[in-house]
Amino acid sequence: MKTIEIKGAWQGNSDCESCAIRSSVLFAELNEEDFSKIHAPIDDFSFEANAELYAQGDSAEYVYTLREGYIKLLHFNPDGTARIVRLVRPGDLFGMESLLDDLYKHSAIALTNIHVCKIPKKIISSLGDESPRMHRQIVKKWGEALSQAEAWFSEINTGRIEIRLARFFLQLSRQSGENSVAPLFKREDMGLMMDVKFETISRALASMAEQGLIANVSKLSVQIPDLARLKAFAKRGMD
Amino acid sequence: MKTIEIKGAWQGNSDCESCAIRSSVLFAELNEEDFSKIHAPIDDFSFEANAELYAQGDSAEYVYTLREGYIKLLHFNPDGTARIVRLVRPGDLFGMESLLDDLYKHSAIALTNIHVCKIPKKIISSLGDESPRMHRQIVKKWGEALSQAEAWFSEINTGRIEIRLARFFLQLSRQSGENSVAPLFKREDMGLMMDVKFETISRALASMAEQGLIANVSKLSVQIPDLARLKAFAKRGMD
DNA sequence: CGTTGGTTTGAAAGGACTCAAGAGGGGTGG
DNA sequence: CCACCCCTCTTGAGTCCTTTCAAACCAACG
Repeated sequence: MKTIEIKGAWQGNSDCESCAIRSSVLFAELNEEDFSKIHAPIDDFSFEANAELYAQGDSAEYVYTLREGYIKLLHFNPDGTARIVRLVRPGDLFGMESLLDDLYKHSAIALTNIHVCKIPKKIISSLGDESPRMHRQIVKKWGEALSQAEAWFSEINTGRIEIRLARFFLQLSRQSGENSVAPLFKREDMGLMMDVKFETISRALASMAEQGLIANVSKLSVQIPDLARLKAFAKRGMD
Repeated sequence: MKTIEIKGAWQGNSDCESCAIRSSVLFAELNEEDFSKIHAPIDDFSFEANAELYAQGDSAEYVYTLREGYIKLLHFNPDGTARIVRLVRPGDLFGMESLLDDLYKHSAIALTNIHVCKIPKKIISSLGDESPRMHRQIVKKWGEALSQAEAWFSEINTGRIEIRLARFFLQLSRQSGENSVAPLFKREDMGLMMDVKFETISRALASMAEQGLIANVSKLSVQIPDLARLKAFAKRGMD
């Protein structure tokens, strides 16, 4: 297990007030007055795939918003094994531990090339004291993170792998032209999400393709020819 | 799967200001002035084991604090299977979804006889607007819940079952007179926590007892003769 | 064109599941 | 107070799924 050191590229300060995805993120409920209270700079960074934004145990100074790409949150067990505890998607907030503790509780590693906003925690705490709107938004985001983690945990980790994979695809699928597409990640990573070895993921994908549940399996994505059929499969398996 | 209807017994209104476990729960940081703003009643309830406090999908009107006993939070998957996503322990807050959504995201069922405080959500929101301390405490509790859920997820669901059980015991063990003791729950429930069938739990317990890692396995608890040895086992397995 | 990192595939071994039967404990009614 | 029932836990044997260890494959890259 080697540590990869990749520096993020600084992309300039963010203009949060006119941010395109602002409505879905942390500052959604802020008004002009609130923005005027932001003094510390909020940086806009991009990282390459495999870059580690922070490691479990690092001193936590920033909260992040993911603008583009995917990030895995890795929790390391005492024995050195690890699990992916959350898959961060665009619009999600992560690293919120910084707001109440000094240490990150998990590592954050880019699965793809990403774009993030890096928000110093002191902005939040100072703003928070004056702006109930801000606090409300944080509580809300936090709650969403918890719900997502629980649902993820429950649905992606129960039953035979083919079923877990099916649910995984359903959660991540989006319309793309004619048909639905779901992203794939390194087999190793997918194994860490679902608690199986990467070979098992590979075999399950092959088997599902053979059954026609998915098509065009590549390194990065699958097509879903028939969403309804996959949904049925996710429920009952293939009787 | 049958639904059990057990009414909670009302134990009177809570006197939060002089609550014995107040320091560890929601109102920890409130001062006298804050308390004077609480008008709606906070009820003190007790429930028997197996009572369902609320069900996934129910309209969420209360936040709860667990004073005594254990509670399981169950997430139901679309296909009807379920997983225990969190084990609530004394001092923990649960049902926080009520603060931001209308529906509970999981069911809460008593594993033992319990004692809870039932806090109407409007108290929180009204208090929260005026008291940053309150908000801070909520954020903190929420963060703890998320961290706990992630750690739980990762450590209790990775590796061979005997190892999962070992980690489970280490998390829940407490000193009791001479030696350490960890609680056990119905094998079925333990299976839902660790994603195995109840027979597998039973077998794993037997095997661990045979290896001397645990002793005096009963329905409700195990003794841990040698914490250090169990800890070593949780890391490396039994080479 | 040989390396390299990641993916696929194969065969054998191991762990968990299923189905099934039996044991233990607590509660109820005779 | 004992017999009986029900619920839960334990244990066994065979099957199924996942892991392990290995080898082959593939695409990207220097």
